[in-house]
Amino acid sequence: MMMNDLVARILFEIADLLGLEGVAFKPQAYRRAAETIESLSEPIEELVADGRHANLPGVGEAIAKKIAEIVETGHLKYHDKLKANLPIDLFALTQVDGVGPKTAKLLYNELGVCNLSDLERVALAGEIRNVKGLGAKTEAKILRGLTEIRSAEGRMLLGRAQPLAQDLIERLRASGFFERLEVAGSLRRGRETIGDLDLLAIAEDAAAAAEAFVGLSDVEEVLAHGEKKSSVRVSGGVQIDLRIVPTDSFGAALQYFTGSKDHNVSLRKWAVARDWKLNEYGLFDSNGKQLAGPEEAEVYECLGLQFIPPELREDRGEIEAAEKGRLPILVEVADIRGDLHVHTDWSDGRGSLEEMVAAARTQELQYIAITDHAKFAEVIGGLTSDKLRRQLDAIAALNETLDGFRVLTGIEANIQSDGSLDMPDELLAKLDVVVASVHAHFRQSKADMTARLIRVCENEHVDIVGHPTTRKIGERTPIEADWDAVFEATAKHHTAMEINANPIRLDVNADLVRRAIDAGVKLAIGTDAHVPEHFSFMPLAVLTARRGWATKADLLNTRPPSKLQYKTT
DNA sequence: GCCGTTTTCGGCCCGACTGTTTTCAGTCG
Repeated sequence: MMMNDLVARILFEIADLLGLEGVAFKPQAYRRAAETIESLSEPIEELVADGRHANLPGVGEAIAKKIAEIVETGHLKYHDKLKANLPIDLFALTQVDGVGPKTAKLLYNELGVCNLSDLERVALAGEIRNVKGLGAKTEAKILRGLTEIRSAEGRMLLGRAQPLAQDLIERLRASGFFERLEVAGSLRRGRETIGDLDLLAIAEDAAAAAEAFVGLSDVEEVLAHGEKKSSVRVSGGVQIDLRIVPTDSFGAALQYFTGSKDHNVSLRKWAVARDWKLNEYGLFDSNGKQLAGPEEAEVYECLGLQFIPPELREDRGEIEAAEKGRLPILVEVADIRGDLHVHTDWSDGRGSLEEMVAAARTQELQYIAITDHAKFAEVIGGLTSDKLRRQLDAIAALNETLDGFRVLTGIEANIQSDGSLDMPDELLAKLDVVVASVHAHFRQSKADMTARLIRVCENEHVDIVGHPTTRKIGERTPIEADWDAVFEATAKHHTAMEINANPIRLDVNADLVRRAIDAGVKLAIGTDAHVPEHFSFMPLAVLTARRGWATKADLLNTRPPSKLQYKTT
């Protein structure tokens, strides 16, 4: 970050913090100084170097000294002191439309929101509407604001794009002008982040259909408006492209606009090698006769290939595999029987055991593993040994009352910096499922981190390594480890690698899923649900698994509870 | 905390809008 931005950011935050404390007038002073710094065209360091910064409008003696301190040390003691009472990323949070200092403080006090990812989490989970003084409309506005910020960063999370597209499609279908309407693009391929939304349609009255599209209530800007292609920006800054194609070309167009670009290039070369031509209107022979076009599956069939699921279309060997008939039969959401990573209000979750079970059952699951945080996270209510024992009794009692559903016992233990866990072995031995996760000491050396993870895999009690890379998309980079070495240990000791379904995590990602499978490692999906609504994340992890070429057999979750035992010692 | 002078202290923007609540609080411009 440029120093100017850092100085401005700190001054803005001071203004907000003082405002929250009810201090009069000072906030405006800090804000004015911040705005001055923000709009400078010269590096603030140069101004500080010869003292000119003290002459800037809005900068007096006190603020000039503070600016110098920031430039020299990178931070400001006065700012740190003010922040002690409200340790949140106030600057980032107040960038969200509809969130000011008061709302940020309220969300921190009521829901523990510290940063943008927390905000997105509670907004997606529907928790904001329940805060006194806020409501459903505020929650929706915050979600729009977050989308805007994410889109300003270029891409939005898959977990945001999906419902957005779904809603859009439902509204367009309701217009009655669309005979067919499908999502294409990276969303159809299940990429973890999405740029623009691509929609593909058949409409007899294309003009009317396009009219309905650009006339959608949330359209803020019409970028293009024609009978074949229209493009809009909806509230939140997300760009939506709609292409209306002839019936005879729909399949070819769906193929073409689903991509990826690399996959399409390879596929077109494949066609050219047969003296054919493939484009968005169809597959044509050398005489220009259409061989395929109305249905996407026919395009692949005519090319002599197995149908390649959209999730595999990244030019990563799928065309060669399809030629040989060796594409994997990818796991499907319907194959999933259980969730192996669930929290409750026994630790930092917000659903009771009973509520989480009820929600899981509505998602057609047959079992869930309750894996509340272990004691390291005592500040967020992590389980002590005693509390865990009480929970085991509660789960046993609950299971007595359940028919056709099983609650497995478990824990999400913390992997300490040396690879040991924060729960005694004698207790771990009693549990059905032990998830072990890194929650601190993210920045160890690659060698230390690798050793740390290998030691966990070797632990006879550990069934699953939770969110193995700890990355948070757009927010926290993954830890560094020699994953081939880790997977070797994982495979040897039958420790599963988690695919964490939280949209900001999707961890391990598709690339690592594939490498893990190649190394003979099993995977375990965990929604990491902290509220009942989080079970809806499950399909995101299934998509990630599919993008990693996973079959039903590669996932522990597809097994019945009686056959979950995978660990060997 | 800054600024402009009534030259060393008093003044510093506030109304529209939204959402939630029911008379107001918070955000935005």
